[in-house]
Amino acid sequence: MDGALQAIRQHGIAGVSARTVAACAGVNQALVFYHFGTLDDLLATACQAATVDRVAHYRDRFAAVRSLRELLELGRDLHEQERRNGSLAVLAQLLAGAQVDDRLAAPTAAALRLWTDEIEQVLRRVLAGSPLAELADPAGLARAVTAGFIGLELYDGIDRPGADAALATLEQLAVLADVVDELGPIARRAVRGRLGSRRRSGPRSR
Amino acid sequence: MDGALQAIRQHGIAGVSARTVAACAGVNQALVFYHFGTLDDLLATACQAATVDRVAHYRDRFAAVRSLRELLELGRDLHEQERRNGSLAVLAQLLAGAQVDDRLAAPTAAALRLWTDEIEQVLRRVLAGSPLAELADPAGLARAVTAGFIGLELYDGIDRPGADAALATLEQLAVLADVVDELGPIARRAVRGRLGSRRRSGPRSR
DNA sequence: GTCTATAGCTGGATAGAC
DNA sequence: GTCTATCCAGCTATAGAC
Repeated sequence: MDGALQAIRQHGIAGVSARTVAACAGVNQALVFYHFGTLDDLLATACQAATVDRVAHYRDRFAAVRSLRELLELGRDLHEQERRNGSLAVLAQLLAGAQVDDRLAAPTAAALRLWTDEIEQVLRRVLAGSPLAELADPAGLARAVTAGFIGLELYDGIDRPGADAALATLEQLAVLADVVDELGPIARRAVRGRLGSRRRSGPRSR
Repeated sequence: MDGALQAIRQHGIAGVSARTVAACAGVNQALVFYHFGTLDDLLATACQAATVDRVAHYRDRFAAVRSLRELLELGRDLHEQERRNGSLAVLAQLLAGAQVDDRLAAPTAAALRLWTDEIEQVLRRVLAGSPLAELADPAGLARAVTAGFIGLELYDGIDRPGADAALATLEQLAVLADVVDELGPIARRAVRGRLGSRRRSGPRSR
């Protein structure tokens, strides 16, 4: 399974094969089929196991978060670590493959679900009582953050300075959210007042 | 070239081949090599031409934008249209392939550059004089938006309701930016005052 | 469990007929 | 310019030796 993850990182979803995986693992190609049946099943199993492991790695830190500010700090650390250890690259490649391959779609969705569920839970706790609760649905925001991390990871692969600039800008904008968060009831009234004239009426049809 | 784009959408970067492209175009496989030399060269040429075309399609509307609010509205329309016509899917797949394939990296970066340059230019104009200019670097924000669109596109492929929720939340948060934008000098002083105690000192090392 | 060997297929790329 | 035919590499998957 480690070989599978390394092969995805090294060759991308387009270049992954039983042979490249076996080469990364230092074993024979036939073992992929003996142990996992098909290549897709191996990728699915490896992805699931790796994600369960990574999410568990942060569970205590997620639980300790008490404010939006602390969550933003944890988010920055998490992004940095998961980018460095290649987990984000693996998820991005699997997600690209999942667009078209039904056998990859379900396990990839399940893996991302592990992340979004965790983030959503913390957001729900942290946003309770904040004026931002008027604006940000925890479920939607958790998914937006996950999608954003993956988009940034892919962008980083072709333009690292640009990705750094993008990340720096997002951190600056997060300051804005933090400010509003800590303003409390005053900001809540201001936000609510402004929303009447500006807010779009619910999710748009597609 | 249309066949190449359709093949990417239909089979993903992992499933694209001279044969699948030729099948989509209704011609013989050997023509790919006669006209473009290699498959990668065809993908690069098709991506470049398609992106130039799509960006040109919005040039007048970008130029007409006079406020952040108008830009947000145009952004929503653009996202909706480019998602529907499959341009975003093509860019996402090429970007995934570009992580690992050097022959795809340069043309993909060039294509995204066409988008980010356009967006950055409008942002620079629209943010001038806004309190948000203290927070958001136009170049970084343009890249963050582009990366975000691609991340959302990929997420959409495995969880459409989740992607809709994410998009709805981002639109709600954009309202916050719009509010700050229109508050003008008052918000500028508030933001500037808060930044001193909160802002991180520049981009972080990696 | 791990290997070799192999069947059967799809891939990129070229040669040459038309 | 477009096709057929073909080469050879790499692919999934299985059979069978060890």
